[in-house]
Amino acid sequence: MTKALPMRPTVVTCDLELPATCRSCDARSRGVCGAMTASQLREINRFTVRKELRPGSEIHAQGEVITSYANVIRGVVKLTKVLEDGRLQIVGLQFAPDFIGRPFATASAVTAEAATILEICTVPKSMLDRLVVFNSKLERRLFDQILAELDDAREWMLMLGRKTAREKVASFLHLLASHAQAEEDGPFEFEIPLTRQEISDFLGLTLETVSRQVTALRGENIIEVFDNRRVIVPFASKLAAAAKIDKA
Amino acid sequence: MTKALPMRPTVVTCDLELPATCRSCDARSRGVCGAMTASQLREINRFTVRKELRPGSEIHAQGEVITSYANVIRGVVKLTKVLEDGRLQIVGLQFAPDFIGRPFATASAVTAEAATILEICTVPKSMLDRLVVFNSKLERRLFDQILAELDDAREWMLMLGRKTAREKVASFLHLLASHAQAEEDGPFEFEIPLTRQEISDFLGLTLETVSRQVTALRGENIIEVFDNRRVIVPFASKLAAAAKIDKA
DNA sequence: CGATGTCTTGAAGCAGTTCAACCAGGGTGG
DNA sequence: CCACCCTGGTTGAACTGCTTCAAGACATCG
Repeated sequence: MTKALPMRPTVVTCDLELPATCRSCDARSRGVCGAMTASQLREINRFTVRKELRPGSEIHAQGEVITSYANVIRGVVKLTKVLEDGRLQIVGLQFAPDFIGRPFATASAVTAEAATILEICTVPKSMLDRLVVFNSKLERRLFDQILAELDDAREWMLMLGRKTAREKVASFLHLLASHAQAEEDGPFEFEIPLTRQEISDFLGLTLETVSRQVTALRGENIIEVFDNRRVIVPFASKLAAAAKIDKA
Repeated sequence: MTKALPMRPTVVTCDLELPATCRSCDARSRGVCGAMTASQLREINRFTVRKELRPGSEIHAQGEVITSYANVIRGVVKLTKVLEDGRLQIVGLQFAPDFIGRPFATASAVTAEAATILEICTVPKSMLDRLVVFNSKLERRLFDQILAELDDAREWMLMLGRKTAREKVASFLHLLASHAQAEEDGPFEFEIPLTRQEISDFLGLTLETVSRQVTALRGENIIEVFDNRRVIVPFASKLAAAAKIDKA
Protein backbone atom coordinates (compact mmCIF):
# COMPACT_ATOMS: atom_id res chain seq x y z
CA MET A 1 0.00 0.00 0.00
CA THR A 2 2.96 2.32 0.47
CA LYS A 3 3.29 4.47 -2.55
CA ALA A 4 6.51 5.94 -3.83
CA LEU A 5 6.79 9.63 -4.39
CA PRO A 6 8.55 11.48 -7.15
CA MET A 7 12.17 12.26 -6.30
CA ARG A 8 12.09 11.75 -2.57
CA PRO A 9 13.65 8.76 -0.95
CA THR A 10 12.23 8.78 2.56
CA VAL A 11 8.57 8.60 3.39
CA VAL A 12 7.65 11.40 5.74
CA THR A 13 4.38 13.01 6.68
CA CYS A 14 4.27 16.66 5.82
CA ASP A 15 1.28 18.91 5.38
CA LEU A 16 2.51 20.00 2.00
CA GLU A 17 2.23 16.45 0.75
CA LEU A 18 -1.41 16.27 1.82
CA PRO A 19 -4.24 16.76 -0.64
CA ALA A 20 -5.48 20.34 -0.45
CA THR A 21 -8.92 19.33 0.75
CA CYS A 22 -7.48 17.29 3.61
CA ARG A 23 -5.19 19.97 4.96
CA SER A 24 -7.76 21.86 6.96
CA CYS A 25 -10.15 18.96 7.47
CA ASP A 26 -11.18 18.01 10.97
CA ALA A 27 -11.47 14.34 10.04
CA ARG A 28 -7.71 14.19 9.69
CA SER A 29 -7.00 15.23 13.27
CA ARG A 30 -9.94 13.72 15.12
CA GLY A 31 -11.61 11.40 12.59
CA VAL A 32 -10.74 8.21 10.79
CA CYS A 33 -8.52 9.95 8.24
CA GLY A 34 -6.02 10.52 11.04
CA ALA A 35 -5.12 6.84 10.72
CA MET A 36 -3.86 7.28 7.19
CA THR A 37 -0.45 8.37 5.95
CA ALA A 38 -0.03 11.30 3.62
CA SER A 39 0.51 8.97 0.69
CA GLN A 40 -2.59 6.96 1.52
CA LEU A 41 -4.59 10.16 1.74
CA ARG A 42 -3.28 11.26 -1.61
CA GLU A 43 -4.19 7.89 -3.08
CA ILE A 44 -7.69 7.84 -1.58
CA ASN A 45 -8.27 11.49 -2.36
CA ARG A 46 -8.48 10.71 -6.04
CA PHE A 47 -11.74 8.88 -5.33
CA THR A 48 -13.31 10.98 -2.63
CA VAL A 49 -16.13 13.37 -3.40
CA ARG A 50 -17.16 16.31 -1.26
CA LYS A 51 -20.87 16.95 -1.18
CA GLU A 52 -23.10 19.56 0.30
CA LEU A 53 -26.59 18.35 1.17
CA ARG A 54 -29.72 20.22 2.18
CA PRO A 55 -31.71 19.28 5.28
CA GLY A 56 -33.87 16.23 4.65
CA SER A 57 -31.86 14.81 1.77
CA GLU A 58 -31.01 11.16 2.10
CA ILE A 59 -27.52 9.67 2.21
CA HIS A 60 -28.74 6.09 2.15
CA ALA A 61 -31.99 4.32 2.99
CA GLN A 62 -32.86 1.51 5.38
CA GLY A 63 -32.24 -1.78 3.58
CA GLU A 64 -30.39 -0.15 0.71
CA VAL A 65 -27.13 -1.59 -0.61
CA ILE A 66 -24.20 0.50 0.56
CA THR A 67 -21.67 1.54 -2.06
CA SER A 68 -19.87 4.31 -0.23
CA TYR A 69 -18.83 5.55 3.16
CA ALA A 70 -18.54 9.18 4.22
CA ASN A 71 -17.18 11.51 6.83
CA VAL A 72 -19.18 14.33 8.35
CA ILE A 73 -17.35 17.59 7.71
CA ARG A 74 -20.00 20.03 8.89
CA GLY A 75 -23.59 19.65 10.09
CA VAL A 76 -25.58 16.84 11.65
CA VAL A 77 -26.70 13.46 10.31
CA LYS A 78 -29.67 11.58 11.74
CA LEU A 79 -29.92 7.80 11.57
CA THR A 80 -33.50 6.55 11.57
CA LYS A 81 -35.51 3.34 11.52
CA VAL A 82 -39.17 3.05 10.56
CA LEU A 83 -41.94 0.54 11.08
CA GLU A 84 -44.17 -0.44 8.18
CA ASP A 85 -46.99 1.76 9.41
CA GLY A 86 -44.71 4.79 9.37
CA ARG A 87 -43.78 5.12 13.03
CA LEU A 88 -40.25 6.48 13.10
CA GLN A 89 -37.40 6.50 15.60
CA ILE A 90 -34.08 8.31 15.38
CA VAL A 91 -31.45 5.78 16.50
CA GLY A 92 -28.33 7.87 16.10
CA LEU A 93 -27.01 11.39 15.59
CA GLN A 94 -23.66 12.05 13.99
CA PHE A 95 -21.56 15.18 14.20
CA ALA A 96 -18.25 16.16 12.60
CA PRO A 97 -15.91 14.34 12.30
CA ASP A 98 -17.95 11.15 12.67
CA PHE A 99 -17.81 8.35 10.15
CA ILE A 100 -21.00 7.33 8.27
CA GLY A 101 -21.54 3.74 7.25
CA ARG A 102 -21.44 0.28 8.72
CA PRO A 103 -18.11 -1.39 7.94
CA PHE A 104 -18.29 -4.83 6.27
CA ALA A 105 -22.08 -4.79 5.89
CA THR A 106 -23.52 -4.74 2.41
CA ALA A 107 -26.91 -3.31 3.35
CA SER A 108 -27.68 -0.63 5.86
CA ALA A 109 -30.03 -1.30 8.76
CA VAL A 110 -30.79 2.41 9.08
CA THR A 111 -31.60 5.43 6.96
CA ALA A 112 -28.98 8.19 7.07
CA GLU A 113 -30.26 11.66 6.34
CA ALA A 114 -29.03 15.24 6.60
CA ALA A 115 -30.66 17.00 9.56
CA THR A 116 -29.03 20.34 8.82
CA ILE A 117 -27.08 21.77 5.92
CA LEU A 118 -24.50 19.05 5.66
CA GLU A 119 -21.06 18.75 4.20
CA ILE A 120 -19.67 15.23 3.80
CA CYS A 121 -16.66 13.64 2.19
CA THR A 122 -17.64 10.38 0.49
CA VAL A 123 -15.37 7.51 -0.45
CA PRO A 124 -16.23 4.34 -2.41
CA LYS A 125 -16.84 1.43 -0.05
CA SER A 126 -14.56 -0.92 -1.98
CA MET A 127 -11.73 1.57 -1.72
CA LEU A 128 -11.85 1.90 2.05
CA ASP A 129 -12.58 -1.79 2.60
CA ARG A 130 -9.37 -2.61 0.77
CA LEU A 131 -7.38 -0.08 2.75
CA VAL A 132 -8.62 -1.40 6.08
CA VAL A 133 -7.13 -4.81 5.43
CA PHE A 134 -3.62 -3.40 5.33
CA ASN A 135 -3.98 -0.57 7.78
CA SER A 136 -4.70 -1.88 11.25
CA LYS A 137 -4.62 1.63 12.65
CA LEU A 138 -7.48 2.52 10.36
CA GLU A 139 -9.43 -0.56 11.36
CA ARG A 140 -8.87 0.39 14.98
CA ARG A 141 -10.25 3.89 14.39
CA LEU A 142 -13.34 2.47 12.76
CA PHE A 143 -13.66 0.03 15.65
CA ASP A 144 -13.43 2.88 18.16
CA GLN A 145 -16.12 4.80 16.33
CA ILE A 146 -18.50 1.82 16.37
CA LEU A 147 -17.79 1.20 20.05
CA ALA A 148 -18.67 4.83 20.80
CA GLU A 149 -21.88 4.45 18.82
CA LEU A 150 -22.73 1.34 20.82
CA ASP A 151 -22.17 3.17 24.11
CA ASP A 152 -24.38 6.00 22.88
CA ALA A 153 -27.10 3.61 21.75
CA ARG A 154 -27.19 1.94 25.16
CA GLU A 155 -27.27 5.25 26.96
CA TRP A 156 -30.29 6.14 24.83
CA MET A 157 -31.95 2.83 25.55
CA LEU A 158 -31.86 3.75 29.22
CA MET A 159 -33.30 7.15 28.36
CA LEU A 160 -36.03 5.74 26.10
CA GLY A 161 -37.05 3.02 28.50
CA ARG A 162 -36.86 4.67 31.86
CA LYS A 163 -36.79 8.46 31.77
CA THR A 164 -39.74 10.86 31.99
CA ALA A 165 -40.55 13.34 29.21
CA ARG A 166 -38.91 16.15 31.16
CA GLU A 167 -35.75 14.11 31.73
CA LYS A 168 -35.67 13.06 28.10
CA VAL A 169 -35.77 16.63 26.82
CA ALA A 170 -33.15 17.70 29.34
CA SER A 171 -30.98 14.73 28.33
CA PHE A 172 -31.23 15.71 24.69
CA LEU A 173 -30.23 19.31 25.42
CA HIS A 174 -27.41 18.05 27.60
CA LEU A 175 -26.20 15.89 24.72
CA LEU A 176 -26.09 18.88 22.40
CA ALA A 177 -24.46 20.99 25.08
CA SER A 178 -21.69 18.46 25.56
CA HIS A 179 -21.03 18.55 21.82
CA ALA A 180 -20.98 22.33 21.80
CA GLN A 181 -18.30 22.72 24.42
CA ALA A 182 -16.07 20.86 26.83
CA GLU A 183 -17.02 20.34 30.48
CA GLU A 184 -17.28 23.41 32.67
CA ASP A 185 -20.14 24.94 34.56
CA GLY A 186 -20.18 28.45 33.08
CA PRO A 187 -23.04 29.77 30.92
CA PHE A 188 -22.88 28.91 27.23
CA GLU A 189 -24.92 28.82 24.09
CA PHE A 190 -25.65 26.42 21.25
CA GLU A 191 -28.09 25.78 18.43
CA ILE A 192 -30.60 22.93 18.26
CA PRO A 193 -30.04 21.24 14.88
CA LEU A 194 -33.43 19.49 14.84
CA THR A 195 -37.06 20.50 14.59
CA ARG A 196 -39.45 19.74 17.47
CA GLN A 197 -40.77 16.85 15.40
CA GLU A 198 -37.28 15.42 14.99
CA ILE A 199 -36.52 15.85 18.68
CA SER A 200 -39.68 13.91 19.47
CA ASP A 201 -38.63 11.18 17.03
CA PHE A 202 -35.37 10.95 18.91
CA LEU A 203 -36.91 10.88 22.39
CA GLY A 204 -39.88 8.63 21.65
CA LEU A 205 -42.38 11.40 22.37
CA THR A 206 -44.78 13.62 20.43
CA LEU A 207 -43.78 17.08 19.26
CA GLU A 208 -46.39 18.65 21.53
CA THR A 209 -44.87 17.02 24.59
CA VAL A 210 -41.40 18.19 23.58
CA SER A 211 -42.70 21.73 23.17
CA ARG A 212 -44.36 21.65 26.59
CA GLN A 213 -41.25 20.33 28.31
CA VAL A 214 -39.02 22.94 26.67
CA THR A 215 -41.43 25.59 27.93
CA ALA A 216 -41.34 24.03 31.39
CA LEU A 217 -37.53 23.95 31.52
CA ARG A 218 -37.50 27.56 30.41
CA GLY A 219 -39.93 28.44 33.17
CA GLU A 220 -37.58 26.93 35.71
CA ASN A 221 -34.64 28.97 34.36
CA ILE A 222 -32.73 25.84 33.44
CA ILE A 223 -32.50 27.05 29.85
CA GLU A 224 -33.21 30.20 27.85
CA VAL A 225 -34.47 29.90 24.28
CA PHE A 226 -34.33 32.39 21.38
CA ASP A 227 -35.83 31.96 17.92
CA ASN A 228 -36.88 28.41 18.85
CA ARG A 229 -33.42 27.12 17.99
CA ARG A 230 -30.86 29.01 20.02
CA VAL A 231 -30.40 27.85 23.60
CA ILE A 232 -28.47 29.38 26.49
CA VAL A 233 -27.62 27.20 29.47
CA PRO A 234 -26.80 29.34 32.52
CA PHE A 235 -25.63 26.39 34.64
CA ALA A 236 -24.67 23.12 33.01
CA SER A 237 -25.01 21.39 36.36
CA LYS A 238 -28.68 22.30 36.65
CA LEU A 239 -29.34 20.88 33.20
CA ALA A 240 -27.44 17.70 34.04
CA ALA A 241 -29.47 17.31 37.22
CA ALA A 242 -32.73 17.68 35.28
CA ALA A 243 -31.48 15.08 32.79
CA LYS A 244 -30.53 12.55 35.49
CA ILE A 245 -27.40 11.73 33.54
CA ASP A 246 -26.10 8.40 34.79
CA LYS A 247 -22.60 8.45 36.18
CA ALA A 248 -20.98 5.30 34.91
CA MET B 1 -7.65 -22.56 9.63
CA THR B 2 -7.03 -25.31 7.17
CA LYS B 3 -7.47 -28.61 8.85
CA ALA B 4 -5.14 -31.50 8.45
CA LEU B 5 -4.19 -35.04 8.76
CA PRO B 6 -2.44 -37.00 11.45
CA MET B 7 1.34 -37.62 11.52
CA ARG B 8 2.77 -34.57 9.90
CA PRO B 9 5.57 -32.35 11.12
CA THR B 10 4.25 -28.94 10.15
CA VAL B 11 2.06 -26.86 12.43
CA VAL B 12 -1.49 -27.47 11.44
CA THR B 13 -4.80 -27.30 13.21
CA CYS B 14 -6.09 -30.59 14.42
CA ASP B 15 -8.70 -31.32 17.01
CA LEU B 16 -6.30 -33.50 18.91
CA GLU B 17 -3.98 -30.57 19.41
CA LEU B 18 -6.76 -28.49 20.88
CA PRO B 19 -7.15 -28.05 24.62
CA ALA B 20 -9.67 -30.54 25.95
CA THR B 21 -12.07 -27.85 27.07
CA CYS B 22 -12.09 -26.24 23.64
CA ARG B 23 -12.80 -29.38 21.66
CA SER B 24 -16.54 -29.45 22.15
CA CYS B 25 -16.96 -25.74 22.77
CA ASP B 26 -19.41 -23.79 20.67
CA ALA B 27 -17.29 -20.64 20.86
CA ARG B 28 -14.71 -22.32 18.67
CA SER B 29 -17.05 -22.89 15.76
CA ARG B 30 -19.33 -19.87 15.97
CA GLY B 31 -17.64 -17.57 18.50
CA VAL B 32 -14.46 -15.55 18.70
CA CYS B 33 -12.28 -18.56 19.48
CA GLY B 34 -12.81 -19.67 15.90
CA ALA B 35 -10.36 -16.96 14.89
CA MET B 36 -7.51 -18.58 16.80
CA THR B 37 -5.13 -21.31 15.76
CA ALA B 38 -4.71 -24.47 17.80
CA SER B 39 -1.43 -23.24 19.17
CA GLN B 40 -2.93 -19.92 20.16
CA LEU B 41 -5.78 -21.73 21.85
CA ARG B 42 -3.34 -23.93 23.71
CA GLU B 43 -1.40 -20.87 24.77
CA ILE B 44 -4.46 -18.92 25.90
CA ASN B 45 -6.01 -21.97 27.50
CA ARG B 46 -3.43 -21.89 30.26
CA PHE B 47 -5.03 -18.67 31.49
CA THR B 48 -8.71 -19.27 30.86
CA VAL B 49 -11.05 -20.17 33.68
CA ARG B 50 -14.41 -21.84 33.28
CA LYS B 51 -17.02 -20.67 35.73
CA GLU B 52 -20.56 -21.61 36.54
CA LEU B 53 -22.66 -18.77 37.93
CA ARG B 54 -26.09 -18.74 39.55
CA PRO B 55 -28.85 -16.42 38.35
CA GLY B 56 -28.30 -12.89 39.63
CA SER B 57 -24.57 -13.14 40.22
CA GLU B 58 -22.56 -10.32 38.76
CA ILE B 59 -19.81 -10.65 36.15
CA HIS B 60 -18.85 -6.99 36.30
CA ALA B 61 -20.53 -3.79 37.45
CA GLN B 62 -21.30 -0.51 35.68
CA GLY B 63 -18.22 1.73 36.02
CA GLU B 64 -16.01 -1.08 37.26
CA VAL B 65 -12.52 -1.61 35.87
CA ILE B 66 -12.46 -4.56 33.51
CA THR B 67 -9.75 -7.13 34.04
CA SER B 68 -11.12 -10.00 32.05
CA TYR B 69 -13.24 -10.94 29.07
CA ALA B 70 -15.45 -14.00 28.79
CA ASN B 71 -17.39 -16.18 26.41
CA VAL B 72 -20.89 -17.39 27.09
CA ILE B 73 -20.91 -21.19 26.98
CA ARG B 74 -24.40 -21.84 28.26
CA GLY B 75 -27.18 -19.62 29.61
CA VAL B 76 -28.08 -15.96 29.23
CA VAL B 77 -26.31 -12.77 30.31
CA LYS B 78 -28.16 -9.50 30.82
CA LEU B 79 -26.43 -6.16 30.41
CA THR B 80 -28.01 -3.40 32.48
CA LYS B 81 -27.69 0.30 33.19
CA VAL B 82 -29.14 2.08 36.22
CA LEU B 83 -29.97 5.66 37.14
CA GLU B 84 -28.99 6.98 40.54
CA ASP B 85 -32.53 6.64 41.85
CA GLY B 86 -32.53 2.96 40.98
CA ARG B 87 -34.49 2.93 37.73
CA LEU B 88 -33.04 0.11 35.68
CA GLN B 89 -32.94 -0.78 31.99
CA ILE B 90 -31.65 -3.93 30.35
CA VAL B 91 -29.58 -2.76 27.35
CA GLY B 92 -28.42 -6.10 26.02
CA LEU B 93 -28.93 -9.85 26.22
CA GLN B 94 -26.18 -12.29 25.36
CA PHE B 95 -26.51 -15.93 24.44
CA ALA B 96 -23.94 -18.62 23.69
CA PRO B 97 -21.47 -18.20 22.04
CA ASP B 98 -21.44 -14.40 22.49
CA PHE B 99 -18.41 -12.53 23.76
CA ILE B 100 -18.68 -10.53 27.01
CA GLY B 101 -16.67 -7.35 27.46
CA ARG B 102 -15.93 -4.13 25.66
CA PRO B 103 -12.63 -4.37 23.77
CA PHE B 104 -10.06 -1.64 24.47
CA ALA B 105 -12.13 0.05 27.19
CA THR B 106 -10.78 0.02 30.73
CA ALA B 107 -14.12 0.52 32.46
CA SER B 108 -17.46 -0.98 31.61
CA ALA B 109 -20.44 1.24 30.85
CA VAL B 110 -22.84 -1.55 31.79
CA THR B 111 -23.37 -4.18 34.46
CA ALA B 112 -23.14 -7.76 33.21
CA GLU B 113 -25.08 -10.31 35.20
CA ALA B 114 -26.17 -13.93 34.89
CA ALA B 115 -29.88 -14.13 34.07
CA THR B 116 -29.97 -17.92 34.20
CA ILE B 117 -27.61 -20.60 35.36
CA LEU B 118 -24.61 -19.51 33.38
CA GLU B 119 -21.44 -21.11 32.19
CA ILE B 120 -18.69 -18.81 30.95
CA CYS B 121 -15.07 -19.13 29.92
CA THR B 122 -13.06 -16.16 31.21
CA VAL B 123 -9.72 -14.92 29.92
CA PRO B 124 -7.52 -12.13 31.33
CA LYS B 125 -8.05 -8.90 29.41
CA SER B 126 -4.32 -8.26 28.95
CA MET B 127 -3.93 -11.69 27.41
CA LEU B 128 -6.58 -11.22 24.73
CA ASP B 129 -5.66 -7.58 24.11
CA ARG B 130 -2.15 -8.71 23.24
CA LEU B 131 -3.37 -11.44 20.97
CA VAL B 132 -5.66 -9.11 19.05
CA VAL B 133 -2.72 -6.98 17.94
CA PHE B 134 -1.18 -9.87 16.04
CA ASN B 135 -4.32 -11.66 14.95
CA SER B 136 -6.36 -9.51 12.61
CA LYS B 137 -8.86 -12.31 12.13
CA LEU B 138 -9.54 -12.23 15.85
CA GLU B 139 -9.95 -8.47 15.80
CA ARG B 140 -12.38 -8.88 12.94
CA ARG B 141 -14.46 -11.38 14.90
CA LEU B 142 -14.64 -9.01 17.84
CA PHE B 143 -15.57 -6.22 15.44
CA ASP B 144 -18.37 -8.31 13.97
CA GLN B 145 -19.71 -9.09 17.42
CA ILE B 146 -19.79 -5.41 18.37
CA LEU B 147 -21.46 -4.51 15.06
CA ALA B 148 -24.15 -7.10 15.74
CA GLU B 149 -24.65 -5.64 19.22
CA LEU B 150 -25.01 -2.18 17.70
CA ASP B 151 -27.64 -3.40 15.24
CA ASP B 152 -29.51 -5.06 18.11
CA ALA B 153 -29.32 -1.94 20.25
CA ARG B 154 -30.80 0.18 17.47
CA GLU B 155 -33.54 -2.31 16.79
CA TRP B 156 -34.42 -2.06 20.49
CA MET B 157 -34.34 1.71 20.41
CA LEU B 158 -37.08 1.57 17.80
CA MET B 159 -38.99 -0.84 20.01
CA LEU B 160 -38.53 1.22 23.17
CA GLY B 161 -39.42 4.51 21.56
CA ARG B 162 -42.25 3.60 19.23
CA LYS B 163 -43.92 0.28 19.98
CA THR B 164 -46.95 -0.35 22.19
CA ALA B 165 -46.82 -2.64 25.23
CA ARG B 166 -48.41 -5.46 23.25
CA GLU B 167 -45.91 -5.08 20.41
CA LYS B 168 -43.02 -4.89 22.85
CA VAL B 169 -43.93 -8.15 24.54
CA ALA B 170 -44.49 -9.83 21.17
CA SER B 171 -41.13 -8.48 19.96
CA PHE B 172 -39.40 -9.90 23.01
CA LEU B 173 -40.96 -13.33 22.51
CA HIS B 174 -40.06 -13.14 18.83
CA LEU B 175 -36.45 -12.40 19.76
CA LEU B 176 -36.30 -15.47 21.98
CA ALA B 177 -38.03 -17.54 19.34
CA SER B 178 -35.49 -16.57 16.72
CA HIS B 179 -32.72 -17.66 19.07
CA ALA B 180 -34.45 -20.94 19.76
CA GLN B 181 -34.71 -22.04 16.15
CA ALA B 182 -34.07 -21.00 12.59
CA GLU B 183 -36.72 -19.41 10.39
CA GLU B 184 -39.75 -21.49 9.51
CA ASP B 185 -43.41 -21.14 10.26
CA GLY B 186 -44.11 -24.43 12.03
CA PRO B 187 -45.07 -24.64 15.73
CA PHE B 188 -42.19 -24.70 18.19
CA GLU B 189 -41.36 -24.26 21.83
CA PHE B 190 -38.83 -22.40 23.96
CA GLU B 191 -38.18 -21.24 27.49
CA ILE B 192 -38.26 -17.63 28.70
CA PRO B 193 -34.95 -17.09 30.53
CA LEU B 194 -36.14 -13.99 32.41
CA THR B 195 -38.66 -13.21 35.14
CA ARG B 196 -41.60 -10.89 34.41
CA GLN B 197 -39.71 -8.16 36.25
CA GLU B 198 -36.66 -8.63 34.03
CA ILE B 199 -38.78 -8.68 30.89
CA SER B 200 -40.29 -5.36 31.97
CA ASP B 201 -36.80 -3.96 32.60
CA PHE B 202 -35.94 -4.94 29.06
CA LEU B 203 -39.08 -3.50 27.48
CA GLY B 204 -39.33 -0.30 29.51
CA LEU B 205 -42.61 -1.38 31.11
CA THR B 206 -43.84 -2.55 34.51
CA LEU B 207 -44.09 -6.21 35.38
CA GLU B 208 -47.88 -5.91 35.67
CA THR B 209 -48.17 -4.64 32.12
CA VAL B 210 -45.99 -7.48 30.85
CA SER B 211 -48.16 -9.99 32.66
CA ARG B 212 -51.34 -8.50 31.20
CA GLN B 213 -49.95 -8.50 27.66
CA VAL B 214 -48.78 -12.10 27.93
CA THR B 215 -52.28 -13.00 29.04
CA ALA B 216 -53.74 -11.06 26.13
CA LEU B 217 -51.47 -12.76 23.55
CA ARG B 218 -52.43 -16.08 25.04
CA GLY B 219 -56.10 -15.18 24.72
CA GLU B 220 -55.59 -14.50 21.03
CA ASN B 221 -53.92 -17.88 20.53
CA ILE B 222 -50.70 -16.26 19.39
CA ILE B 223 -48.82 -18.09 22.13
CA GLU B 224 -49.44 -20.84 24.65
CA VAL B 225 -47.75 -20.70 28.04
CA PHE B 226 -46.98 -23.44 30.58
CA ASP B 227 -45.47 -23.01 34.03
CA ASN B 228 -44.99 -19.29 33.33
CA ARG B 229 -41.74 -19.97 31.51
CA ARG B 230 -42.41 -22.43 28.71
CA VAL B 231 -43.88 -20.96 25.54
CA ILE B 232 -45.30 -22.62 22.46
CA VAL B 233 -45.69 -20.59 19.29
CA PRO B 234 -48.17 -22.23 16.90
CA PHE B 235 -47.47 -19.83 14.05
CA ALA B 236 -44.28 -17.76 14.01
CA SER B 237 -45.83 -15.46 11.41
CA LYS B 238 -48.68 -14.48 13.74
CA LEU B 239 -46.18 -13.61 16.46
CA ALA B 240 -44.08 -11.60 14.01
CA ALA B 241 -47.17 -9.71 12.90
CA ALA B 242 -48.05 -8.87 16.50
CA ALA B 243 -44.47 -7.70 17.05
CA LYS B 244 -44.44 -5.45 13.96
CA ILE B 245 -40.92 -6.57 13.21
CA ASP B 246 -39.37 -4.06 10.84
CA LYS B 247 -38.21 -5.44 7.53
CA ALA B 248 -34.94 -3.68 6.84
C1' DC C 1 -47.56 -24.94 57.74
C1' DG C 2 -46.35 -20.29 57.65
C1' DA C 3 -42.95 -17.82 54.88
C1' DT C 4 -41.33 -16.28 50.61
C1' DG C 5 -41.02 -15.26 45.75
C1' DT C 6 -43.25 -15.03 41.31
C1' DC C 7 -47.21 -14.16 38.81
C1' DT C 8 -52.05 -12.59 37.93
C1' DT C 9 -55.95 -9.61 38.29
C1' DG C 10 -58.60 -5.49 39.56
C1' DA C 11 -59.45 -0.54 40.24
C1' DA C 12 -57.92 4.18 40.38
C1' DG C 13 -54.74 7.70 38.84
C1' DC C 14 -51.90 10.15 35.78
C1' DA C 15 -48.26 11.17 32.24
C1' DG C 16 -48.22 11.66 27.77
C1' DT C 17 -51.11 11.46 23.46
C1' DT C 18 -54.53 13.17 20.43
C1' DC C 19 -57.14 16.56 18.32
C1' DA C 20 -57.74 21.19 17.48
C1' DA C 21 -57.08 26.10 17.57
C1' DC C 22 -53.94 29.67 17.27
C1' DC C 23 -49.49 32.33 16.62
C1' DA C 24 -45.16 34.02 14.30
C1' DG C 25 -42.10 34.40 10.56
C1' DG C 26 -41.12 34.17 5.71
C1' DG C 27 -42.00 33.75 1.04
C1' DT C 28 -44.90 34.69 -3.10
C1' DG C 29 -47.70 36.75 -6.22
C1' DG C 30 -51.48 39.79 -7.50
C1' DC D 1 -47.47 46.71 -0.38
C1' DC D 2 -50.67 43.83 1.49
C1' DA D 3 -53.32 39.46 1.26
C1' DC D 4 -52.28 34.88 1.13
C1' DC D 5 -50.42 30.64 2.39
C1' DC D 6 -47.11 27.53 4.35
C1' DT D 7 -44.10 25.68 7.80
C1' DG D 8 -42.78 25.21 12.51
C1' DG D 9 -44.06 26.13 17.07
C1' DT D 10 -47.15 26.81 21.17
C1' DT D 11 -51.12 26.07 24.00
C1' DG D 12 -55.58 24.06 25.60
C1' DA D 13 -58.85 20.30 26.62
C1' DA D 14 -60.31 15.63 26.38
C1' DC D 15 -58.83 11.02 26.15
C1' DT D 16 -56.25 6.71 26.97
C1' DG D 17 -52.59 3.35 27.69
C1' DC D 18 -49.72 2.40 30.99
C1' DT D 19 -48.58 2.80 35.88
C1' DT D 20 -49.55 2.48 40.66
C1' DC D 21 -51.42 0.46 44.47
C1' DA D 22 -53.58 -3.37 46.40
C1' DA D 23 -55.24 -8.04 46.88
C1' DG D 24 -55.12 -12.72 45.90
C1' DA D 25 -53.33 -17.23 43.53
C1' DC D 26 -49.87 -20.58 43.16
C1' DA D 27 -45.60 -22.94 43.89
C1' DT D 28 -41.47 -23.92 46.50
C1' DC D 29 -39.04 -24.42 50.78
C1' DG D 30 -37.33 -24.42 55.35
